[in-house]
Amino acid sequence: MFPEFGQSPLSLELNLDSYDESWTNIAAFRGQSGWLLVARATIQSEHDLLRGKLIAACDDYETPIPAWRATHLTQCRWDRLDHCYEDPPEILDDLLCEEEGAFYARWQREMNTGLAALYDRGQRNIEALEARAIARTRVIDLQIADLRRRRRMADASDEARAMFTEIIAELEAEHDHAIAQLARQRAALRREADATEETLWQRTDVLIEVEPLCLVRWHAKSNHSAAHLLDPEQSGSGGISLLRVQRADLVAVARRRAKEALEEARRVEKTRAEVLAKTEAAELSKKPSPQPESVAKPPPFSRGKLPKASPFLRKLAAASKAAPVISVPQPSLPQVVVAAPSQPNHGKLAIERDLLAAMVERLEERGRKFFLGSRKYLQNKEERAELTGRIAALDAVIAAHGGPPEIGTIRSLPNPPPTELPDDQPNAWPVDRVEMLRRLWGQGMSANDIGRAIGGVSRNAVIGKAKRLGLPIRAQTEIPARQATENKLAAES
DNA sequence: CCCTGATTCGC
DNA sequence: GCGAATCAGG
Repeated sequence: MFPEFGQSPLSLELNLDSYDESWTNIAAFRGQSGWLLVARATIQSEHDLLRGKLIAACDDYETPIPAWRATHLTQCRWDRLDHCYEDPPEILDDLLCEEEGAFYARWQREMNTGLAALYDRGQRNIEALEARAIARTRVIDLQIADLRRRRRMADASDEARAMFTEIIAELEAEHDHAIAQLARQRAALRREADATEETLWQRTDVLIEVEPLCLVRWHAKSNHSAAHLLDPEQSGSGGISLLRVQRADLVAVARRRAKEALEEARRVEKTRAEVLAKTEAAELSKKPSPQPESVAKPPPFSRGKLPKASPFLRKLAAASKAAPVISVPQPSLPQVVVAAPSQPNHGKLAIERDLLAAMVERLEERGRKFFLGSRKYLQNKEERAELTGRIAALDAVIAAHGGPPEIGTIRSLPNPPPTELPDDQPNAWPVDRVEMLRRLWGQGMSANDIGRAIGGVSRNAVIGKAKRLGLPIRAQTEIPARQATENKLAAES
C-alpha cells in the first residue's frame, strides 16, 4: 500500500513486476497510466462503526477503473516519486462519490437487518414476477406456434384459416400486453422498494466521513514483460511497437467515444421525431380544415437542427453535445413538414411538460447513486425541485387556459392574446418575478435585497434587469440607501 | 474597507 | 436577453 500522502497529487511509477498475486490481475495496466485516489471512509452511528477504504481510479482517457481492479494497483511497489503538476480529472471526484454511496449502502445492509430482509424480499418478488411472466408468455408462444402450424395445413378451409389468423392476432396482443405489464409491475416494485429503503435510510442518524489518503498520478511499468508483450517479429523495434500499442488504445478510445456520441445523437433524434409527431398530431386536430395556401412551401428542416423546437428540446440537444459533431446516419425522414405554430399552443406546453417529467425521472435515477446529503445529492435534489416547480407552473398555465382551445368563434383571425409568458425562453424572467422586481424597485428596496426577496438572483441580475426594463434610474444618493447606511452607522456608534 | 447602483461584455 | 465582473460614488 502507498504511504499516506495527503491530498496534493504526486506522480509515481508502479512496478507491476512486484505484484505477488496472479499476473492477470494487473496485466491490463501494463504501460498504462492514470489517476488513483484512495480515501478512508468511516461510518458511525450510535452503536456501530465501520471503516473501509474507498478507491477511485481512472485511466488517462478518464475511463473509470472499477475499485476491485484498482485495488491490485495499490499492492504494487512504487518508485520515482515526484510532484505532480497536473490537476486530477473531475471524474475522480464523481467516482469517489459513487464509492461513498456504495459504501453507505453496504453499511446499511450489513447493519440494518430489516433493510437486508427488505432488499432480499424485493429481489425475490421481482424474480417471482419475472418467472410468472415468462411462463405465461411461453404458453402463449406455444399456442401461437401451434395455431400457425394448423393454419398452414393443406386441408384447412378458408374460414378456418381466417379464424386462426384472428386468434393468433389476439394471442399476440395478449403476449405484448403481458410483456408490458411485466415491465410496469417490475418498475412499480422497484420504486416501492427504493422508497421504503430510503425511508429506512433516513431514519438512521449516521455520520459518514471520508478522508483522502492519497492522490497519485501513476504510470505502470513492467520490465521483464516488455519481451513477451512485443510481437516476436517486432522485438527488434520496441519503440515502434510501443507506439503501435498506444495507437491502438487511442483508436479504441476514439471509437468508443464516437459510439457513445452516436447513441446520444440517436436518442436526441428520436425525441425530436416524437415531438414532431406529437406537434403534428396536435396541429392536425386543431386545424381540421387544411390550409394549403398559408403554407405555400414549408421548408424541409435541415438535419441536426430542431425545427421550431421548444427551448427544452434545444437544451436537451445542447446537453448531449453530440448532435452537431457526429454525423447521424439519417433514416432519411420522409420530409416531415410541420406548420410551425405561430403562437404557443397547448400541445406544445403539454409536450414540454412531458419532457420535463422525463428529465425529472432521469435525474431521480441518477440521484440514487449519490450518498444522501452529499454535495452531489443535494445538487441533484435542487435540480429536481426546480424542474418540478416548472412542471407545476406549466400545469397551472394549461389549466388556466382551460385546455386546448376549442374550434369556436374566438379562434378566428383576431388572434388571441399571445400571453407574454416567457415559455419560449426558459432563461427569461417569469412575469410574476418581473412584477415583484418592479414593485420592490419602486419601493426603493436595494438591488441586493430585491435579489434575496425574489430568490436565486444576484443583485447584478436585478440591476441588469431593471435597466433592461427601463425602470427609473436611481441615483446613488437616493434616500433609502443612504438611510440604511446612516442607520447602520448610528447603530455601530 | 463596507455598501450602493451603473456599465461592460462574453455568453 | 442574461448576469458575472468590474467600475465608481458614498
